[in-house]
Amino acid sequence: MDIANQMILFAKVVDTGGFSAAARDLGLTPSAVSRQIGNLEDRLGARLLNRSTRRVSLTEVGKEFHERCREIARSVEDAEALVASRLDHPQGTLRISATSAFAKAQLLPILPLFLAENPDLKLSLELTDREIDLIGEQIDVAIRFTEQISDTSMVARKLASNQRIFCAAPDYIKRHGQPKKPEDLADHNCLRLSTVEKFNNWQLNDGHSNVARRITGNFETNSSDALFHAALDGLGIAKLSTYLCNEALDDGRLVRVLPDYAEDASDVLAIYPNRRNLSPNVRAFVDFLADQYGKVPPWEREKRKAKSAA
Amino acid sequence: MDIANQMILFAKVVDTGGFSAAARDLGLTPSAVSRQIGNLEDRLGARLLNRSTRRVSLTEVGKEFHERCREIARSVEDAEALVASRLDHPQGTLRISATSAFAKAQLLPILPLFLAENPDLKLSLELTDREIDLIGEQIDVAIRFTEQISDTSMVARKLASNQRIFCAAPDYIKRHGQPKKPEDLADHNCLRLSTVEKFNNWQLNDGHSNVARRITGNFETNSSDALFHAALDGLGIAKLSTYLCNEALDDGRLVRVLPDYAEDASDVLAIYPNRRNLSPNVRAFVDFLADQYGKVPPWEREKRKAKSAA
DNA sequence: AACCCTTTTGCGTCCGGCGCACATGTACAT
DNA sequence: ATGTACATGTGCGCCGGACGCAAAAGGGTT
Repeated sequence: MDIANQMILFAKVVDTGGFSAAARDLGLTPSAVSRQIGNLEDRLGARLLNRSTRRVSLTEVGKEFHERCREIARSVEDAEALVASRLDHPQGTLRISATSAFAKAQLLPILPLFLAENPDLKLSLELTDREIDLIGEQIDVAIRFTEQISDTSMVARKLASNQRIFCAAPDYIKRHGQPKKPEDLADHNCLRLSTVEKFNNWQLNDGHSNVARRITGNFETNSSDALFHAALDGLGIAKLSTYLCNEALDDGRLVRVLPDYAEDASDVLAIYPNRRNLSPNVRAFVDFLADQYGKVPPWEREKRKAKSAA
Repeated sequence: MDIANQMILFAKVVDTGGFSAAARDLGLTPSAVSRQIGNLEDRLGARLLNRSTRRVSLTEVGKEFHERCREIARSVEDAEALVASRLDHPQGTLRISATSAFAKAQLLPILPLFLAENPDLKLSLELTDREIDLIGEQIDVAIRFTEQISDTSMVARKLASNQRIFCAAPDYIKRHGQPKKPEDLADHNCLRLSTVEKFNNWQLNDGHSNVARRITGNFETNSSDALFHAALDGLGIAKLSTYLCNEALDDGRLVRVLPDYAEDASDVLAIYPNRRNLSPNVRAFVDFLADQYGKVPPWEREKRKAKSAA
């Protein structure tokens, strides 16, 4: 047994008044207690207790040592209890990372409810579209898309499906016409994402076959949110996630381009370091997101289509 | 491994910055460290560290827990060091028990030297002629005589020989005459010790044979010191230890009675609870006494006999 | 005197902590 | 790019130490 635990055992012996009493409290035999205290004394090189067969009394050094040991025992219990209290319900600060477009469109609107459900919890939200190092940046949980995941050591939980479709402002279509087939995109100003080259190789799938088109245009940005606003402002045709553009499609600020085509769905994922001993903060947050977005996320729900049909 | 030591290990891991570094410091393998931290986390039910293969970073709860663990590790080290410092040299308080007669005659005179040799030591001296329970009364070391020892669990170290002889004041002898043989004691007023009946059964040994006489008289006391003073004051014949009466014999305040007889020598002993991990305080004191009294104790030395002859 | 309960020690058993080897992944230098 | 060095994590087997049991020795209580 290590010295620290022997010290705690020693405190117990003194506080209970004997080896046998301590043994009863701890579910041990008196012999085990006797031996451990003996070992402790030998290790320290000092006698802590004077024993008669019937009584046990502290040495002078034992008395002083006991005070320390009792404090240590208390501290150990406190530290344990502190962690346990943290497990009771979400509390403290949860550091979240998300892409700015998704956060603004889908995350921020539901955070008030989450905070209301977890009154002891504070949130810290980092918005960035880069790939991030959760460990290095001390992020508890990140919301990312399938394509952004390379770290295999992380746990990824699917929150929703992410469909990417092609859109432009009505004004742009009015000026440049509506493409009829994928090849027509070559004659259009397509908006590019500067950070992920693969993103600019659009996959057009009509349910039967897949066509890839590397798109070109006179505008690029590192932010998919900026991409969305560029499309709204009529700069060109953008590939946009439905969570971002469906509302604009509903109210007519955007219209679909090549509506029979879409990219294969990817996933919106919650990423966190490890499933073992998952913190209640992360668990509550991820559960909340999965519940909110559900099998059919809000941006794909009937309400929208009804509105659209109207 | 017990939780307390896992906590210390955890503190070490955080402070060194990784499992491998901690393992190097502690002479363990990284795998052992990894497992113990994993066990700790499982036991607590919370993740303390987020690991990538290359970096390790604290969880929020881990950070708070770490602060506690570091304090605990420090406390454990401090407590250990405290005991070690006590072993370095005698210090603190040494509780001594002695019989009052011996203490006044032989112990108090040499204590100043002992205290001078051990400047960090304080003494607490209990004077009593009773048998005592060292454990129950928190006595570190007791000075007793062979006859007073019954507890076999104690360690007894011989300090000197204790010779008991028979004495009276010259005035008493003048009034009652000098006994010539042991039987004459029956006609004398012999001073009795009220506490130890055996003491009043005098053993008279002339080197050839032993005669036992149960003595009687009109005075008894529970203190051998009072016995000594009673003899000085001419109350009767007392059986006195040489350490107590030799000085009075030298200067003529007492004279020996039946000088060819004495009781068989017993021992002056230092009694202390246990030899294993003996405290430096007790060790220093007992060594000091043994050195001071030596093979021939001061009260038996030539100086006295020379003086006596003069 | 009988009985119970104390501490301690020897002995046998068994569990757990360790090192080793290897897998996996990362940072850095060439 | 590729290699090197080092990080954490896991499976495996071994060994030491911690435990319980039993018995000894002693003291308090009825």
